[in-house]
Amino acid sequence: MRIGELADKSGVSRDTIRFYERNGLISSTTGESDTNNYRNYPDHNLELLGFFTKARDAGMSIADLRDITETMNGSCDRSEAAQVIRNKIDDLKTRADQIARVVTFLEQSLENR
Amino acid sequence: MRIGELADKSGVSRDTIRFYERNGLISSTTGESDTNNYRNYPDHNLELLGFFTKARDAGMSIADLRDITETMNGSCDRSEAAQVIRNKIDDLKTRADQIARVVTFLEQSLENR
DNA sequence: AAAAACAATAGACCATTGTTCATGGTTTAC
DNA sequence: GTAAACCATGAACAATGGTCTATTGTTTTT
Repeated sequence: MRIGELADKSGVSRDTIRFYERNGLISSTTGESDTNNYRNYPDHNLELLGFFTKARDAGMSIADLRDITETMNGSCDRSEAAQVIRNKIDDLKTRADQIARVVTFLEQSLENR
Repeated sequence: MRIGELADKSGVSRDTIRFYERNGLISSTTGESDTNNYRNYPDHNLELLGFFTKARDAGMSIADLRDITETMNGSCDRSEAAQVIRNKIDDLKTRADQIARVVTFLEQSLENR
């Protein structure tokens, strides 16, 4: 599928898709036809972009996402990739704890007038 | 207390404190002496900066924090201020849910090899 | 074949959240 | 009283995460 279709289906703008690709989050196969150099995206990129969007909303950085996709695609061994993911999970949980503390604080500030 | 002391005690840099003040997050009383224009910070700013640091770590923006401090200091009625806080709490909870979903997704991706 | 729609690239631009720098005034310590 | 430490301001700079524009090339539609 071409970038416009991917943008429409994923809800991520063309510019942002190209930006993500420049930053190593997704990759396209070029050469659907030989005369153009239009990007061509296999279907699974749709799922991937959905994940990125959720992950960005959860506060993950582009660098975080690149780490994940690189270790998942990369030739490095599985246990190392798993460790990268586990570290990201820990980071997210830490952040969730932090949020919980701030929520508690704000709720208390509501109670105490 | 002057900015340097506040910076040391809070762990927030002088520059960041001045930046926060420019952006309406804290305010100083000027005129400890009349010959200088050094900022003077009442003690409660220490607690406030601690909250800001935690809140920023939780993903709240400067604008969010300004909303909170403004409604708390502002002359607007209490119920309105409480509503602002409740909205921020909801935003935080939404974000926590989002994090939980991403954690689940990543954990599943670990399980499925 | 001409117009409309789509794509590519490079580079400028924007907001956010600080940090650094240059300059100059004020306090404090020796 | 002089040096060191502190403070102020304004402006520039930086990283992040996009977004927009200009220009040009390719499809698709009519």
